[in-house]
Amino acid sequence: MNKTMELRKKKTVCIKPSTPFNFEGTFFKPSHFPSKLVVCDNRKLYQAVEVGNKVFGVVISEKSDSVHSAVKVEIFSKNNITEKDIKSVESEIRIRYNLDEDIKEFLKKFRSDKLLSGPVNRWGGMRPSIAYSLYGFLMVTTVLQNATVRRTVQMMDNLLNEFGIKLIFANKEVYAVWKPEDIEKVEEDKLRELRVGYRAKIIKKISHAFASGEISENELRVMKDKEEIKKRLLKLYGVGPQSVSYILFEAFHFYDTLDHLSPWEGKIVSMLLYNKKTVEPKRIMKRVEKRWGKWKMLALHYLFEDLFWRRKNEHIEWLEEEIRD
DNA sequence: CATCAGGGCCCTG
DNA sequence: CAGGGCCCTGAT
Repeated sequence: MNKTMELRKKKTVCIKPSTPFNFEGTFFKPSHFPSKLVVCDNRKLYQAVEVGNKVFGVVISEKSDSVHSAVKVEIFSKNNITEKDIKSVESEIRIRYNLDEDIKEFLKKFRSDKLLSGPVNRWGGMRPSIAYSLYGFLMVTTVLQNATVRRTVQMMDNLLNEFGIKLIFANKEVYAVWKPEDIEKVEEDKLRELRVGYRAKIIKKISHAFASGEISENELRVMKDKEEIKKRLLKLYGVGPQSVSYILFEAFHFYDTLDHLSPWEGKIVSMLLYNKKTVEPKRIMKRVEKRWGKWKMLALHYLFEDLFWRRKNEHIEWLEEEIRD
């Protein structure tokens, strides 16, 4: 069942993001969950990019002279890579990693904010981003449901081993997510054998929605109305407020997306804002709204990512208690 | 050994 | 709108 592809053809393209730009903060998100979909090694990122019905492997790295920071993308494919392929891979990466956004106003406005000045200094130019397609992201949010990180990883691995496409390029192995049509008709019991539990039904239904064209990422991308996108996403079986808020922020880049705080996020924000673990979400939300307004989720993102980066180097006692894996 | 909650969501009343 | 149930696992 497992498909493997060796990608031997290669082309390189260089992308100039809008400024200011922070490579590390944009491409490496320590708060995102680890999987075989994205491999990081030595300041390079390896992943699959699906466009149309083609699958490419890419190696993303920073290419900087002393003034400008640019993004180098090495594209790998089984077949010859055309100019059109290069364009579409570049465009896909620009969108997923939010490389054309202008967040100067945010950075300027809050560079002296007591809580944000540190993160803005260290990470100014970092963008909210997501490595996956919308469909891939939905598969991730599905396995995140009601599970610890460890179990989430296990479920994702099981699914990828059975249905994913193993890509071999640049001396690395990463997986591409299966296509919706490859999985929508699989027996529910077969999915359950992969220990995904009740999520089997969700995976099938979401896959059907994509395979049938009921929902399409490109259609949503050109819609600028957040509420409309939200409505369409919520129609999907197994997609609720939590998944939608992740998606609206990370995949569609709406910086004011904060309709509710999940418990684990609530505890962390509570600690950052009040230095107390148990402030009620309602109060936190009000304070966040007042302080950062339409930038509130982006502000929280800067705080979170900064915190998770710090966690890599120093032990933060109260944080360890909140993160289980 | 049993019980429980976990980085939600659906469904019912 | 509140609350039970859902799959499965590791923690207790």
